[in-house]
Amino acid sequence: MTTSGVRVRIAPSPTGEPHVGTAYIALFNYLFAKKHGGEFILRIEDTDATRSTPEFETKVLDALKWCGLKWSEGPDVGGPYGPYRQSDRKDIYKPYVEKIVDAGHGFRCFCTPERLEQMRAAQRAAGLPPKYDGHCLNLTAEEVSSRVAAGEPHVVRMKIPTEGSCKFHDGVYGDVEIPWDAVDMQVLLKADGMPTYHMANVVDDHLMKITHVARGEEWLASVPKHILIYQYLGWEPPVFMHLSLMRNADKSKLSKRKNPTSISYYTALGYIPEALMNFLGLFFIQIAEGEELLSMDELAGKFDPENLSKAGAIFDIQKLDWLNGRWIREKLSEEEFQHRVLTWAMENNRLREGLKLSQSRISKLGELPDLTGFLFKSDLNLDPSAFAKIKSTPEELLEILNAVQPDLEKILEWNVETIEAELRAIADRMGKKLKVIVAPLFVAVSGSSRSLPLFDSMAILGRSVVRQRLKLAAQTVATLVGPKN
RNA sequence: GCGCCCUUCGUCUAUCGGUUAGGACGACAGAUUUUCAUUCUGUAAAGAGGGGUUCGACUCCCCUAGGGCGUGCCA
Repeated sequence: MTTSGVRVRIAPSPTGEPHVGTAYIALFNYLFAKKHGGEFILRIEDTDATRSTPEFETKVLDALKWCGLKWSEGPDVGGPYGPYRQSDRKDIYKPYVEKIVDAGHGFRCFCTPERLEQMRAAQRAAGLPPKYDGHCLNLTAEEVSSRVAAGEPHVVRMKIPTEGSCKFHDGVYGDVEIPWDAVDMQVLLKADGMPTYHMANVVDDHLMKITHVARGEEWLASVPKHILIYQYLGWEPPVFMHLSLMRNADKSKLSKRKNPTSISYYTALGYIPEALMNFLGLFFIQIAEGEELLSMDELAGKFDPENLSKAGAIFDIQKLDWLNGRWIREKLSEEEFQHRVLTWAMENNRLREGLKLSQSRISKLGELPDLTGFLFKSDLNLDPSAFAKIKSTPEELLEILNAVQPDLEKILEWNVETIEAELRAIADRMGKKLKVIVAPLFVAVSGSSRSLPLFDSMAILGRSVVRQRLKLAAQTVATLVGPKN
């Protein structure tokens, strides 16, 4: 039962590996709800039909559950304002889009993606900000209806005031003013009939009675569009709070290319969820002095959304390591610790799979730690000499390692078959034998050339761990290439 | 390019006009521990630069520099 009426949500898109940034925003909302005695709900934003998959949706839900963030309404648990998956709400949005068009606040646009691309290129070349040029703004009603009747693909765009500015209050940024001139005539309904994020987000937040929208700072510039949609529909906007994003060591937005960002990576390495949440929660609390080891309840108690830093904080893995160590040492009972270790060892069924692959290659059980250890290690401590046994030159090894990394990102479903197919394709493309491609990967992934079958190992380890190991291997091999020249 | 935003030790931060600029992670040194880890003690380490305002600026204002985000029929 809600006593405060506060309702917040996390609205992830199932378009990739569950991201620590999602957990970070989710935690803020969760703590906000907890502090105010409100509801925390989960909504899947899968309006991008080309990139969203059910597999990623499952992974996102599992990852957030692992974090210890429980929602009272969501696609898996239902609730009074469902469905909680936007693709299942497709028909809900259309009447609202029509309402906006009928009221003259929106218009149908028949411009092709090619034309828009040319238009933007020309604007950029002229030093102007890329903006829709209003090409379809004043089509006659007759022309519109005949083109629609002819089945011509089109989108619906929203109209934007031509002068003045949009003023609003943000819980983090304070009073914000953005000139309408800087706001584009946003597409509301895509040609495939799906709403864009902006449209779906506003409609759903209203229908689901969301009172506070806390999301990443990348949305701040879109607020005028959202406020306008609320106005066009005659609705009251929620309170907005835009959170600064976590950064890579070089201050850029946290990205998997530069840092492990998948929650599954931290799970695989043996970070415990309490420590991860503790670490992320510290960004929402200003601690001058005193204890930093905090449980979820303690975080909620100290939660201070009024005094957030607007500067993005760097994801400091060393502090996470320290917190994780303290959680393991100080907060887990002996029984709980053992239970966690056993659960962790079975993560992705890795122990069972590892044993299955080992049985045919050992003469004594005592060989198992060396043979399967790499499936569990958080750090391989790769030595450059490990690559010495491979016939290829360091330059070739580096070329292979660098060629493989981006291609593994293209694999949709990560399993033994798809990994093998992709690696064979890479070998073909590079004009090398599979064997040559695979040799450095064995070392990169397992730390040794004597190892379990590569494709299976990669499948067990998971994409996020493999990504990081390949990156580190490339760095290691690069030290062999560099100094020689 | 344009719009908005940010800037205190390497990192996360405290300070809300007057402090020896405090704490935490990390680093380094020492003590404890058969080793290691833990634990304890200590050391080094910061107001981007330049102008103002003021008796007095990390704190208020302006400029510069550096950085971030946005600028999609992606979210």
